[in-house]
Amino acid sequence: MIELRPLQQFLAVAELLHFGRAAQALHMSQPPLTQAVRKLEAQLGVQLFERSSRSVRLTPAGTALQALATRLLAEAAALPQEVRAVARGLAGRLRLAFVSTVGFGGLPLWLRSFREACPQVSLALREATLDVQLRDFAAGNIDAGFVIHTPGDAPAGFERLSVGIEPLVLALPSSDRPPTDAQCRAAPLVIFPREVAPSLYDAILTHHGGAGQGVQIGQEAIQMQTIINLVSAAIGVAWVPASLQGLQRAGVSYRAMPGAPEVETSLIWRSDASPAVARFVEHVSRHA
Amino acid sequence: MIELRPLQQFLAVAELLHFGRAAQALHMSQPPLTQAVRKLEAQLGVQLFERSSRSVRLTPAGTALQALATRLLAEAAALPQEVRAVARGLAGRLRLAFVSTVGFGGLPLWLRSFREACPQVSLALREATLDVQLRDFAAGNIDAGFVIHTPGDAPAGFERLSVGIEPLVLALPSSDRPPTDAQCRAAPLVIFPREVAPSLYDAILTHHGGAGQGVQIGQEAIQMQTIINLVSAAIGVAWVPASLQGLQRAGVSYRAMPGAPEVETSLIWRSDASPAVARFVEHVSRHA
DNA sequence: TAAAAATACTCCATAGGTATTTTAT
DNA sequence: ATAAAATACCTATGGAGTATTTTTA
Repeated sequence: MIELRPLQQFLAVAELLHFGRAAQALHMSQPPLTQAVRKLEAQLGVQLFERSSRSVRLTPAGTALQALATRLLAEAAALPQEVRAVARGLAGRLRLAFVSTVGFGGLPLWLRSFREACPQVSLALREATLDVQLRDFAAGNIDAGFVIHTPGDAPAGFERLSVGIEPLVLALPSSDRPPTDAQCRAAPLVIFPREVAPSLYDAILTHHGGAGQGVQIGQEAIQMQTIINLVSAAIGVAWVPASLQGLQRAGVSYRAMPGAPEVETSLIWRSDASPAVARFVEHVSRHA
Repeated sequence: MIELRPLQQFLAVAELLHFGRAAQALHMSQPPLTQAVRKLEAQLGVQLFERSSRSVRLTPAGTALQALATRLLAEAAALPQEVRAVARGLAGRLRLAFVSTVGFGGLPLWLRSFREACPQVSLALREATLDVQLRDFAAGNIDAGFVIHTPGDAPAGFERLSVGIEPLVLALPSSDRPPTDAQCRAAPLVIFPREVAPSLYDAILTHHGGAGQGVQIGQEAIQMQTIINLVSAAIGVAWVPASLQGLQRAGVSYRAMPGAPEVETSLIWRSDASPAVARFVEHVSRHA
């Protein structure tokens, strides 16, 4: 294996074309430099310089090595910085999942400012429901995820940063005569499948149906946009986070309901996550 | 400066995640390997492994270094082969000039077979007259050149490989009544400027005009193609190498003239040329 | 408690230094 | 004649070995 030091020494001679001055530049004496270059030539089985006591010139092979070694040494010199950047979370990879609701909240802004702060971190985004995220964490496919859950019932086994608690509001089809609260509660419900987030699902049904009353499910859907579309088609009503009111849709109006359940949005990650994750968490905690 | 050996040792541990087995793979004992990795970590200022007596795992920085070091070592390992290839003339750069006539001779075939034989040699071609080539050699812009000259009068100060001697033939405008040889000799001459190749120019004029007779210059031109075009326009006659007869052109016929001067085509190069040049010379000498 | 990493020390290969000789202009 | 590379020989740093201890699953 050719080492880097001999290449560095060779480059000094190749540049100055003078063993004595090259040795000076390398802060060493001339004889060991001569030896090192000769040893390098022996290792390569190739003459690198045409020497006489009056002139030193590069052979074609020497010219080729000069180009190759310069590149190699530049890469080697950059390596520690890159590794340190990864260790400090300023470079690397961050695979981030998020539930669709946060896409309507602060996520776009946080991502934008994070990319500015850490441009060397490559971000891989993936919209996924809570259940899918949990599987992705288990499979090691994602590094962090924004999830939504009932307050105080965050997924277990994760580090967590809460980014806000908000009430659910009722999304209902627009109509000439606004229905009463009771009518709203009696309407069919548009909701995500229970397995996506059981505790949140149960909390909504409990509240919507009152104390154990039968609740009619109008349609199940996963994407927030789809749920709102179904409401606009008067298939039923839906409980959505208050921040969703930013999503205006013809034929849909929102109504805050007294005593409505609250939901919490959290960023979760494994405790053994990479420094890039820690950077991102810290970034979100400052901007949320 | 990070050296390559510690990186290699690190990679072994990173792959096997076991200091003892990695040491075995490296044909060394475990303690110095542990030391080397710790020293590397100290140099980088970064922890590369999470160690316990039961498990060794890569940190994110370690994962990053694994990728970087793998690439760096692969390049370092390839370096000797590349340098040796350049030294043997199997790789490198070859800047080749040629006078336009050889473009109609063997050059295309030689180039094609040379590219097959030495695909790693990057060929830079340049059509140039003898005088331009001599300046390019002096300026270090070309490595070898095909030139045409009177036999025994090759450019001085070069290594040389003759690739053939041939007579000049007369290119003349086609006509119903073929002119006599004497008429041909009396016709205006289409020829290159004298400074392009003085000795060849003088030889042509001496022969064409006979013993010091006045010779009329119809037009000067440099490119062979242009000279033939001028002949076809009946501006005059031209002496061209016999091999040029391969270039058929409406309105132009060729006539071998007894006692016509001969020209020699040679490949010339500096005696300190690169191995790639030597390869090329050797290739041409076998195929010419 | 047992497997594996860390520590303590010893040794030697080799990078580097000094003094000198050889060589080519 | 002289500048510069090569040679000869010496020194010492640090990479690698052996023996042992510490750690944790």
